[in-house]
Amino acid sequence: MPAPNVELTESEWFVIKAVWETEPCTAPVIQEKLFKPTGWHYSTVRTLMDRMVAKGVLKAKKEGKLTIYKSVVTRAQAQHGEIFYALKHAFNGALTPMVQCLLESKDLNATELAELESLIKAKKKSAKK
Amino acid sequence: MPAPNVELTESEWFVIKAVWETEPCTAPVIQEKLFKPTGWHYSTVRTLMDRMVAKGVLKAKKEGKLTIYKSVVTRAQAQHGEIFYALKHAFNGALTPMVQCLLESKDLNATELAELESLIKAKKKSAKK
DNA sequence: TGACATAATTTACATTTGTAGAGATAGTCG
DNA sequence: CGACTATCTCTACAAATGTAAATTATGTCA
Repeated sequence: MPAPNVELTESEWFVIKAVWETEPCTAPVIQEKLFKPTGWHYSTVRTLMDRMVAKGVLKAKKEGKLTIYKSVVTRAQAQHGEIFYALKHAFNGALTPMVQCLLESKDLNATELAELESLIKAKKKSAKK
Repeated sequence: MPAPNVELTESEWFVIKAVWETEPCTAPVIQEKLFKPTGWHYSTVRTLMDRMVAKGVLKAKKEGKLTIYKSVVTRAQAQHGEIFYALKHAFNGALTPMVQCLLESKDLNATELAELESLIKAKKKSAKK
């Protein structure tokens, strides 16, 4: 199965983002990266990572005394999962209102607006075919 | 304080959506509305609702033998909470990639694309000032 | 007043999540 | 070989979440 709907907790987001940046990697390395923002100790990070392996969002391989971790879920997959969750629950699947809310939730500068516009243009083109 | 960052679980989303549709309302009414999609029994719904009162997303008032519930958090607030969560964790706060992902996650028809376009146009106009 | 129907209250229990300490191990350097 | 150090393994425990049964109270209708 190619990773179904991924759903991550806040802590898991911290971990997987660190993993994406350094994989393949060990738990101590991730712990160190996360210590500054989270203050988590080794056992905490390790527990988290092992639970994520159990859930199938990371995988682990033993190499001598070390355990090497890699992600199973890509950033895009995880992002989709998150978007899908919000879309489904908060917006009953309706995309336009979600985008609307998104636009309201941050001040956009002209550059960003232009970017969005061209995104939509591109989408239009590809849809037309 | 005007309701800080709201964060709802999946179950809570079910409940609060039903409440928005019928408030002021009682737990049995919500239970009935939710039975079809969730299969939850009265005690389940009631527990959920009382926990939501404790968290401040609903409020309850005793009226004779009945407990009447109302929402404290508006739909827009809850939507913002959800969006904010996704934006922060999955997209590190970057809006454009999030919109991009959103556009990819569903097939949009021409009408929807046009809608989005005009949303952005409107935004541009209001930003310009 | 007694039997129903409704709703409320209390209590419970398994699972998931957040967080981590304590002790075991193994590789390394003097 | 022995002391260090880096890492791992095991165990723990509280809070949050999901789910609900059992018991009690109350209003209503015959």
